[in-house]
Amino acid sequence: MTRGSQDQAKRPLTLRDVSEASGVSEMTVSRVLRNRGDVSAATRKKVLAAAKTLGYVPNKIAGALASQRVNLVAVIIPSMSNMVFPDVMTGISEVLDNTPLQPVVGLTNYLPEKEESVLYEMLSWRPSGVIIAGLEHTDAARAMLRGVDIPVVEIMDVDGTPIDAMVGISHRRAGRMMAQAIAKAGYEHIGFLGTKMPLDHRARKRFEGFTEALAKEGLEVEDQEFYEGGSALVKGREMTETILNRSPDLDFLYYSNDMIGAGGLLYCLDKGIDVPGQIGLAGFNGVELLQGLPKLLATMDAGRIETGRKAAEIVARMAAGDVEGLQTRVELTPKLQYGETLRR
Amino acid sequence: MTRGSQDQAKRPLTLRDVSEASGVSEMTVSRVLRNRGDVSAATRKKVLAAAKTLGYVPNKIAGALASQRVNLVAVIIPSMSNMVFPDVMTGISEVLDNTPLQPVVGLTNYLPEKEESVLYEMLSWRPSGVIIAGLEHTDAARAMLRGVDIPVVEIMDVDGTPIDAMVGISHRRAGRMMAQAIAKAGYEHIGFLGTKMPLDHRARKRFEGFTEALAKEGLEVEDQEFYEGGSALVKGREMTETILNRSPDLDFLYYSNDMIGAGGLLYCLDKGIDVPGQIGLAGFNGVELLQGLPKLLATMDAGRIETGRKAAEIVARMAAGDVEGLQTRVELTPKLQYGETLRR
DNA sequence: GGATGAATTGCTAGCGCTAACATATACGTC
DNA sequence: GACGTATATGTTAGCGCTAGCAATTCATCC
Repeated sequence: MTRGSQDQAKRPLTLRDVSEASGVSEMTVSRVLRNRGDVSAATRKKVLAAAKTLGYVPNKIAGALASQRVNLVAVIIPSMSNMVFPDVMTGISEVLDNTPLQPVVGLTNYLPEKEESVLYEMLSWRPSGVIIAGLEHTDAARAMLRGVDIPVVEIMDVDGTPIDAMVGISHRRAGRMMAQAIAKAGYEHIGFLGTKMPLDHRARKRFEGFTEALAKEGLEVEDQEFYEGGSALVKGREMTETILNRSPDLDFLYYSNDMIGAGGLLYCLDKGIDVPGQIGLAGFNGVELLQGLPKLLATMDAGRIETGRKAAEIVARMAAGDVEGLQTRVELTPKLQYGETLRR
Repeated sequence: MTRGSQDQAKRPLTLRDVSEASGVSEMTVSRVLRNRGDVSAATRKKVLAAAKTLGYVPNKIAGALASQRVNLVAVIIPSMSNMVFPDVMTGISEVLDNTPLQPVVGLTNYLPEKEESVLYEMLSWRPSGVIIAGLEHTDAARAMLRGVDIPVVEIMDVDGTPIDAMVGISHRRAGRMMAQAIAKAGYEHIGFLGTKMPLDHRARKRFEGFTEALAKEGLEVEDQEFYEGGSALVKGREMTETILNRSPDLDFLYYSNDMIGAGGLLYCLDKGIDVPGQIGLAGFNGVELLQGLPKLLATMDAGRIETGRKAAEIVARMAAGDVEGLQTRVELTPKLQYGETLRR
């Protein structure tokens, strides 16, 4: 099939075409199209008209090569399908919308090698900055990030040493906070439900902080259950059933994310289990979805939007050279939300 | 703060640096790095080693300009936060992963002007193809798409005329199918709940098909309720309460998406309403989330992953010039899922 | 041994645009 | 009316890479 066949031999349009059509030099056309430098109102109008008539779209490839500037920010995150990263993106976009910068997303699926290749790919477009999830990367990835002369912001974790800048919460601390709240509420037989993802370092750190703080209270995780793949809501139900059948004495279930927590909550309600009396429940993330559930699940807000905002601000200000008083290590405070599934 | 300060005056690396480090011409380095043309095993090894030592990352900007080839596919969709587009992306990535092409996402938030500007922005990077949601665009956007000599696939709707190629379901038909199923099940007092989005053409078409088919059965939509913003699950509850208070005789509620449908379902279950006996419920999209709910909501699967796959296939094959027997207008069939909230 | 062709490597000329500088034109000023 | 000072436009030289061809090397053959 032929495409766009209404134009004959379609040689792609260039500045020269616009320049010829409007009777000024290419440079002037370039200036008009970028709103840079002084151009008289008359020629501006002429040029704009010509560009519009022709349907000219500037070639950023050439522009970027000539100017050595690319207004893209590489955003490298594990996934888009779990409600947490879209929120981060929202925060990023919010801030970048007020700058010439634009986010471009790369997905890693929690695979270090994929992260490395995505990073390589993105860096080959010479972006103005990088926002990347986590502090753990392959050696090669770390080397690339260090070797590149642009702002690099690692987000969603502050338990470690950043290459350049970092923004997020301490997951260890989040885990500890939850453990303390649980202990204080008098729960004594704790179960943990999470993902089978050795590579999800943030979940791991949360768990570490959790067990550590429990230990201080003389408690421990008495049973655990893990899943992978499938609908998190369904898995939450199934895992909850499994763990409660195996360990009927449990009186608290800590889920590594809100979605499986919600599944667990629905299961308990189905079974007529008294929540939070008989069993307490808590998830992690503070996703909006929870508010529509029959009972508000306890959770911990990780400040996702704020993380995105701060990270974008750091990149934007560094790219603009405006670093006066700029914080490059921002630790946000996770906020415990008791909801209605955790006794106070 | 100084960044990447372990290197002194950091002049960015170019092919020339690798060429000098490995003692061959730039051209040969280029060939090695792109796996193109004949290069002896010995030099290949030498070059690769030099590139790695230096930490060289090719400059795709320059490469793209020189070769006039950009292996990016612009994917322009309204949003990432409603579970439907991530699925489309999954299908797209799945197919593009087997090609040199890479998707780049642009978000429109359902705003035509935003769509236009995002499209302009993306086209200025001269992608190898465009996948764009919907068949409705501004005149300027349509002109751009027509004027560009690359494959353009419009997805998620086939009720209209595509610029080039299209893949998706007929939303009118989806609406009709649901209306017929409802009528056949004997429901007679129908309510509709949706979004306040005059610009969501697909929801509109679904509604049109729905009312049209209802009319054929001598039925009509007796009450409606709309929302915007906020948590869809919460809104679903609230709207359901509102509409049922206002029109207690309704015996079926058709929701324009699964999330508000799920909210409505939870509300009905809370209130002890017999579903699907007293009131039937149905949503739209077939999102995975539904399976974790206490009752399986009736819905209609829009074939999102398959849509993404097909669209990507069309772009990939057209870009590769392999158009033999290629379907460029693919209508997928929406699949009604009765679940447990629609009598049969 | 020199011709032959294939495999390997190098050279030249842009790709379309913009930074930096050079030139032209307008506008006051005394 | 000569001069400076803005303002407006044009010219030149690449940005870093690759297509297309030229040149070189090497093995092979009669």
